Amino acid sequence: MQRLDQVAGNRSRVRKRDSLFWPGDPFTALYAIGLGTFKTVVLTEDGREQVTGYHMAGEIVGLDGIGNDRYVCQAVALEDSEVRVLLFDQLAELAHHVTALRHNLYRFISNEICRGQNMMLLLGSMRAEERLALFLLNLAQRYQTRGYSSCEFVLRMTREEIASYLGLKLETVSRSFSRLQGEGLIQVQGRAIKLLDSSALKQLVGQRC
Amino acid sequence: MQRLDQVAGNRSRVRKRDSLFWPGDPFTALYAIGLGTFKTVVLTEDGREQVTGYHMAGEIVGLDGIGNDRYVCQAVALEDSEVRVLLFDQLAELAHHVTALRHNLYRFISNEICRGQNMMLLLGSMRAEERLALFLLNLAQRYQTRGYSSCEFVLRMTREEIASYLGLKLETVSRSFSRLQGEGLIQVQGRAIKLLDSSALKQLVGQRC
DNA sequence: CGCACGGTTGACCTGTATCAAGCCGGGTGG
DNA sequence: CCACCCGGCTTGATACAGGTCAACCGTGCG
Repeated sequence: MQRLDQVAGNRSRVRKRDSLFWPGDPFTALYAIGLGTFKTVVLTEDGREQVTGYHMAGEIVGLDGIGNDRYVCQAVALEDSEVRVLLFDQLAELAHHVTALRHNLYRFISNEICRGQNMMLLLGSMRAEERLALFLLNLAQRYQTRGYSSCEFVLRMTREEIASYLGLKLETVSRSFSRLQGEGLIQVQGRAIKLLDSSALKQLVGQRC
Repeated sequence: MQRLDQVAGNRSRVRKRDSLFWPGDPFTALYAIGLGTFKTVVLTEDGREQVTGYHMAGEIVGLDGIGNDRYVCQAVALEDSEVRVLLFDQLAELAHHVTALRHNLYRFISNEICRGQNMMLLLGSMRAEERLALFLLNLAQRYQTRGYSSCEFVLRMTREEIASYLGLKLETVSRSFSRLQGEGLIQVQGRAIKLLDSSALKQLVGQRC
């Protein structure tokens, strides 16, 4: 696995608001996020955008490009970040010789499919508060696996981006935050979030979900 | 590519309403649909279901299982169908030696990601009629690439399944069908659909999408 | 034949969108 | 250093798409 460094190249810095790639760009590489957070968005014909992913350190973006030789979404840094560029040809070649890497590659790609299915579930059948609760719980879990606090974190997205991600409007997101806070389930201070009652949040999600 | 038959085993029949796999089943195989159609659904804790895919001959289901060693969704035959069972271990082994197959495997998995992103776009930002129009256009295109009529086909899902797939309720789907028919864009006779004005449908989708 | 299931349609309700006003905090320029 | 401005956020009032409930229809099957 250390041979990953061969293909990994150096860490490369990405400034806030900069993009790793744009829809239509020829697919050449995956990007392993070393530091920071990214959103992925797909653009509609009339210029609106739908946020399809919120990615943090340790995750990989660009997987959607493999199938088409072009990226279909855009990956935008939500803060100053660092990524490793994994040139796909080299990565695939290395994966060809290293079993563990090969399995992991399959795994990463497939997990992205599961993530998509979960988002479909969220977007297709949950109400606003439930979507937000699930979003927060999901973040909490991902922070936890990274060794950070699972009940206190800072969002890197604006209300509008969260809204797009959750298939809502920003006012609805704002209201949902307020309502969850009013019910004592979370504490909100701008983008700083504290989960006060995770089990109640889970129950909220479990009900209709 | 003919060697695919080695791993493909025989065509196996699946009766309408039967499932290829259930959520939680250990992942062993992909299924190449030879004949018929399948829906994939994810089940919610309280027993409700969200349709996440509508798959037809020539497509592959089960890709979501690779990452977890378990299937996360359920694949249900919507009519009597035939599939080829592709045992994944064997398939991966063969892909290891056959470049073209390897590329195709990556491609299939990755395309599933794109499909997910498009569904997120649909579920997150389109109104009922637009969702239905896009759904029909998508079907038309897939029938066309298979050599069937692109403007006349029979749906294999109930209104309720379509509704779940599109994040709506069955009554809304029914009304949307009626409205599109009233506007002269399609002709509906139960599950038999005729597209009368594809370009208008595309325009409808393009507007808000 | 008649039942059951899928589909359509109508009336009404509600959750979310839309429109609008105002707040807050941080960065900039006078 | 302060005033101002601007982007992000909250909150209220109202509109509307889609959900809900209910009645009815058609058809295919036991």
